[in-house]
Formats: sequence, C-alpha cells, structure tokens
Amino acid sequence: MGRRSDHSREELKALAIAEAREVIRLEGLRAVTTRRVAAAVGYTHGTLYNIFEDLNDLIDHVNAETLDQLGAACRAAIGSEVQRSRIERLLETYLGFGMSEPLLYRALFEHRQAPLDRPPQWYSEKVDDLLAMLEAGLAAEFGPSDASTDALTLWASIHGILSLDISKKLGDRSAVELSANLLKHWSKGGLSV
Amino acid sequence: MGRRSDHSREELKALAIAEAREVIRLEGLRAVTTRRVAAAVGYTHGTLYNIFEDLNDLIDHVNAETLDQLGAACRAAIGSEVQRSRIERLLETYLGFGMSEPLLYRALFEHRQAPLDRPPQWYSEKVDDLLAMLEAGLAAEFGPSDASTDALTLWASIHGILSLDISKKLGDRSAVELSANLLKHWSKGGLSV
DNA sequence: GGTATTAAATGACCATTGGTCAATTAGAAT
DNA sequence: ATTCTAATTGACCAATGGTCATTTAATACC
Repeated sequence: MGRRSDHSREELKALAIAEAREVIRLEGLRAVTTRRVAAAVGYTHGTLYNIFEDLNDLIDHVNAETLDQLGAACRAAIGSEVQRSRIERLLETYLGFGMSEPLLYRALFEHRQAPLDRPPQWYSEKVDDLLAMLEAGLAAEFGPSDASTDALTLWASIHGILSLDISKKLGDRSAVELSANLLKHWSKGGLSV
Repeated sequence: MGRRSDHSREELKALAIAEAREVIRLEGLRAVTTRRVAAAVGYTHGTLYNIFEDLNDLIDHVNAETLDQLGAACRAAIGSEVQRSRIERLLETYLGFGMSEPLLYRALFEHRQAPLDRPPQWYSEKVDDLLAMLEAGLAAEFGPSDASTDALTLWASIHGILSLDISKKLGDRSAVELSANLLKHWSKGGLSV
C-alpha cells in the first residue's frame, strides 16, 4: 500500500505518541514496541520510522508531553489561591501527579539512550520550568537567599521519595508522609503542616 | 560437550555474577545479555539457565552483591572514629559509593521485573540494614524521636539527589553540594557543615 | 482526463535477544 | 568395562529494533 490520506503526517505523529503514552501508562516503558504502537494506530512499524528517528525518539516525545502536563498541573496549583503555602501546594501537586501516573513518571527518569549521557536539552528546559516555580515559592516564603540551590535540593528530595514510593521501596510508609516530614524539618517547624 | 570439571556449580555461579557485574559497571544494565556473560566465562548461554532462573535472577544476584558492598562501606564509615557527626560520614560514604559506581548504583533501582511489583524480600532487608545505621545516627544526634521516619526521609532524599546527579539532571550542581544543603536545612543549621 | 512525479506505506529482511529443550557426552558410581 | 547421571550444548522459537527496495496512492502537470 502506498501513500494514504487517512491521516496527515502530524495527525499520525500525534496518534502514535498518544498510543505509546497509553501503553507506558498501563504497562510501563518496556511494553512499548514499534510494532505494537504501529498496529494500534493502523499502520506497520516501518511507517513509524518515517516519523520518528527511532523508538527512543518516540518515547522522548511521550516524556515531553508528560513533563508538559506535570508543569501545567504545578502551574495551576500555584495559581489557585488557597490558604496554605505555595510550596506545599506545589509539592502536593507534584506528588499527586506521580502517584496517579506512576508509570509515566518513572518513564521520565528511566528512559535514557546511553547510560551516563546528558538528558536532551528540551528535557532540562522543562525541568527548569518546574524548578522556577519552586524557586519562586521558596523566595516568597523564606526570602531570596539561595533559593535556586534550595529548589533543586527540594525537588531532588521529593523526587527520591516519590520514586521510591512508586517502586514500593518505602515499606509501609507513604510518599505523602515522608514529604511532610521533609518539609517539617526543612522549614524548621514553621510551615502550617 | 557434556559435564565438565572446569568449575564447580558454585564457582561458575560466582564467575557469572562477577562478569555480569562488570558489564553493568562499565556499560550499564542493558548491556548484560545471557550470551555475553556466558561467552565471557567460557560457556554457552544455555548453561546459565541451569544456574539462574533467568536473566532477572542473575541481575538480582549482582544487585545483592552491590547492596552488600554498599552496606559494608557504610558500616565501616560509622565505625571509624572521626570528629564529624555519624550522619555526615554515613551520607558522605553513601554518596561516594554511588558517584564512584554510578551504573551499579543505578541498576539497584532500575532493575525490576514487572512494573509496580514489590522488590524481593532480601532487597528490602538489605535496605533496612542501611536504614538502621542511619536511624541510629539520627537518634544519637537528635534524640530518638521519630528516628525511623527521619531515616527513611533522609535516605530517600539522598537517593533522589544522587540518582539525579548520576543521570546528569542536576545541571552544574553536584550531589555533594545539594546533600550538604539538605543537611543544613535538616539540622536547623546545627551540624558542623 | 490522462500522465508523470512524488512521497508514504509496506513487508521482506537482518542481526540480536531471552528462553526452552532434546540430544549429547563427560565424569561418577558400580 | 559398563551403567548411570547430570552438566553442557546447540538447534530452535518468537519477538525485538532497525533498514530499505518495492509498491502504490495522492498530487501536480499538461
């Protein structure tokens, strides 16, 4: 079969990303195969290679969407005017996202082409976007001193807690409990936890 | 070729684990294949299946050794009598191990059979061993209140920092810098950092 | 409308993988 | 020597990521 008019190039790309995303969401990163995704959108796996560089590229696109979604959720969280501190709302949202989509969250960190390679540029940019929100929250709450280092430290810590929780390595403790504990120490007992 | 007397069953097992470990150490988890390991120790890959359940099982054995090694390093660190606090020495040792063997450390967390499965029992036990040391340090330094929660929180945070550093997701910041920052906040500015 | 052009979709193909298992054969037991 | 036993092999399977010449549908041109 030659050229079809079922979908435009962009449509097909979006379809494939959506399908891959759903496979990751439900069965994890390893369950994504070119043939499976292609079949699900009604093409053969060779076609995917016209659109994506390779399987890594496809997964990168999924991860980019996930990061965008995470960023949007966090942005909404700091926007909503509630009593509690911005940092708390941010971290709560971040944790909530990770707990509700554990496999998508894990794919964000487990997918890497060559070990010990730097993540792609767009990745770091999207993370920076997240960090900027956290940094602003920290500056607002504790003053601007070292807010950038603090934001990175806090993010890494929350990520550690979340990722261990997702991997069931926290025993009977929950990520929420530990992150509250982290924040309690962090804030020198000051925040309204 | 039938039964050989080159190695005993136990010797062969140890050889295979050592080889798999070295492959992970140098090239990462994905580089381990049954055929490669088998060839390196002078057998065919079918033989490995007499000794290990499957490839996962082999990697589990590598990870068990890594965890043991990490535990031993930490135990030595808290034993050595130095000025600085036990917690600092512990975390420094933990970080040092991870930074010096990034691929082995990553394999500890990236290897999982089915997504969202609990880690094997022996794994949790070895982690508990690590946590107990941290807990004792915390109790000694800050009193026994909530030491177990605190230890878990601190470990998860350090793990997050370390794993992001290994994945080059910390930009120009270092794990050492961030963990010092974490400890500074944690201790309410009290530790001799 | 017919024809040439272009680009996308295909499916055969390749090497490699994890895994299984009947056949083989080396060493131990008799 | 012969039998028995258990380790080792290597052929085999289905599946994978990836490549690419071939086909063919849509488009542009006349």
